[in-house]
Amino acid sequence: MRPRPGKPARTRDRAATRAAVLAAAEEEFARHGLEAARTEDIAQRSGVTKGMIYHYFGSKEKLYEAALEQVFAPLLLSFQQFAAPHSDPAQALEGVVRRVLEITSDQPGAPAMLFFETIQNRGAYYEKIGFPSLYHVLANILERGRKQKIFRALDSWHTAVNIVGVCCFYYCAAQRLQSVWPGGKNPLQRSMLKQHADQAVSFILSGVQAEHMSANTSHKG
Amino acid sequence: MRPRPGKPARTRDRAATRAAVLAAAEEEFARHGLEAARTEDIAQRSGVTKGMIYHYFGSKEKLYEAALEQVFAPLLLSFQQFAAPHSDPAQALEGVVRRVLEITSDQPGAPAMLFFETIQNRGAYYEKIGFPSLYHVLANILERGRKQKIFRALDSWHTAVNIVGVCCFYYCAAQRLQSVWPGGKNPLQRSMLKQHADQAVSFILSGVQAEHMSANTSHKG
DNA sequence: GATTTAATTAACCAACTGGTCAGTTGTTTG
DNA sequence: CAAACAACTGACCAGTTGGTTAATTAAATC
Repeated sequence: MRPRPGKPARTRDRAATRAAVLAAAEEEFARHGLEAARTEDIAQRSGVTKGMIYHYFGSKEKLYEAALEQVFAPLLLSFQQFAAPHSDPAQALEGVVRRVLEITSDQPGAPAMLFFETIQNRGAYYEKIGFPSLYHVLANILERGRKQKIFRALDSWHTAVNIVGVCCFYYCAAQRLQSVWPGGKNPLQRSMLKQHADQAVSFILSGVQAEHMSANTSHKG
Repeated sequence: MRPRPGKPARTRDRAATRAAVLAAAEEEFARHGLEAARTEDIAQRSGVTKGMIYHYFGSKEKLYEAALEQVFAPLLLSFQQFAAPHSDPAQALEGVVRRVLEITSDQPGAPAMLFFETIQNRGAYYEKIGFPSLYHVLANILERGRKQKIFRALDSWHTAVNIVGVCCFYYCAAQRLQSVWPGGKNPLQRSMLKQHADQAVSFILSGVQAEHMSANTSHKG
């Protein structure tokens, strides 16, 4: 005879509750990673009891997987269209980067989750979320551009990693950037994100393009 | 009358034990962050008992602080010399980047610790370890280069962040890169680190330099 | 070589954490 | 409207975790 009456109990809505838990999980996992995130905190943040997590997801780890998948699904879907082997490499590169940054703007926790997954969890779900495909798409574009002499003679794989680094780091550092930068603007506000995208695209394209080619694309300083 | 005899007890050496604990802490914190790192694991890795941690450092958090300081001290020391206001911006930029990557080669856990500190711990020790100074040094160099028309018209602060991203991301992603790259070389082996440094310098300098200037420096593709 | 000092250990503890479950109650169905 | 269903809760549990402490003993001191 353990449990008694119980509170009014929020409106019963399977989909809504599941979504609330998942959203809360996303935030907590992005902030603390799988190991350090607390199920109780996730429950409180989503406004339900801990039991719901296990009712809907079975375990902390399964919830983590679900959160990962939800966050990275939109990214994965969009990679493919930039892999077209006959597109202009510079345009394709700008396209991927802008798309990645665009999607990340709506999921600012994604880079942090990627970091946690790589460092802390040793990439157990790395293939599962299909992230390697981003490297492959980038490396292919770079390789094609290099052969066409549009891009400089950089190593495609190293450069692909460097590009992903530029795309991810800003969001991870954002929390602290505000106190370092002059002006004190919030790095995650819309105007700053827009500026970051333009700056990143310009930096990346100039970084890879051959000198006589650098006036070719649309990126603005 | 709780404790009994006790094992032979390793050779008693204050400095050596302290150092062993600190080294183990560095690895564990770099892999799991402050929250998820376990004191028992740190103790086992350093070959002593958990009590030693509290004997020498007082608490998990103080140990974390000590580990942070030890890792970032060499970086901080070397920033200043590149801040000279009359040096050539391109050379200064290459100098800072190479120095940062050089030091990081010896402390591969540094980027991961920085990441954990920023994301998980919300940068409580961010100012303490003096990391903002790296951004300031970079931004100053970029600003000078821009005014001298050696660098393109990029925003210095955004670009400083992007440069730090390039310097850090490789080390954080290294664990998983091996299975993604063709050839399967260990990204942390000496030759790869050397290559990464060259690639990063080339990418970064081309990313910021004005077009007619890009043959000016020593970076190699 | 006896005394003092402090490095080291094993056992211990209170608080916490992932996970379970009996029971409650809003909702749906026949 | 009664019965079946399932969303939801709160108490509970076993294992873990940061931290403490009395006892032990290798060295330093005299």
